[in-house]
Amino acid sequence: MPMSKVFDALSHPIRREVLELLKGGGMTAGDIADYFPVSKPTMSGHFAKLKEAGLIQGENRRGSVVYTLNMSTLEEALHTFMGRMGLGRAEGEARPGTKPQGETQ
Amino acid sequence: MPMSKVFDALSHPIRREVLELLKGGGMTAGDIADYFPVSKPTMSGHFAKLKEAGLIQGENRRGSVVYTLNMSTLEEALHTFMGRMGLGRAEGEARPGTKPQGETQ
DNA sequence: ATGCAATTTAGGCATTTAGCTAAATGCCTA
DNA sequence: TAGGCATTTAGCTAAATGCCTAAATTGCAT
Repeated sequence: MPMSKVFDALSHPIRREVLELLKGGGMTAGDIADYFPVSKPTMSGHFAKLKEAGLIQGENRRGSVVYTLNMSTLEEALHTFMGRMGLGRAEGEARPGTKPQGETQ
Repeated sequence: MPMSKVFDALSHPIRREVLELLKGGGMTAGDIADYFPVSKPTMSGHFAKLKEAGLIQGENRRGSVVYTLNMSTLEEALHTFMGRMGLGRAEGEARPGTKPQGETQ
């Protein structure tokens, strides 16, 4: 439900890339951090924001933390917002108020 | 292409509501501002961020500024990101790298 | 040229962000 | 229990955000 936090989390390219990386399955904080040219503490801050938005979760695993993607939070935020904007993912959905809107200038 | 700026613009509820309001057609800055419980200068700052992200544009019209939605920027950013995340809007679209995600341990 | 209405800019304040280094904590293994 | 690796917390700086009031701008009409 924290749509603002989700979009805020998505507003940084490193955090978006982390999500893409996690599509392939869980990864440790260290392995993720090695992909990016910033310090590990900085990455830890990015993980915290992603976690706060509900987009990832961390699990302690033998001295490491394995982060995994929470795709449902992402889907829900995106679909809710797109629904409000009339950007449904179906094809012929003529919605009220969706005038083709002639370009200004 | 400024995907970070688009998501950043979407991270504030007032800015998202402005976009929804503009679905119905262009509106003047003043008319939009009247919908929200913040000062007009604050709203002007929100308009500036939306404009910077390419989500709206303003046109001078008889002493007022009429803002209109730029839906294509929104669609492009959202669809590009969803594509990268494997959140295609069709149902059977097996894209490369879009493993159904069974392998999370 | 004056004035009015609409909008933006300027300046200020409190909070947050993104980055860093250095230090602390956790958790295995020997 | 001591060492060592992995991760986070602490503490800092510089810059950005979100909000405000007051002032400047712009455009149209007297």
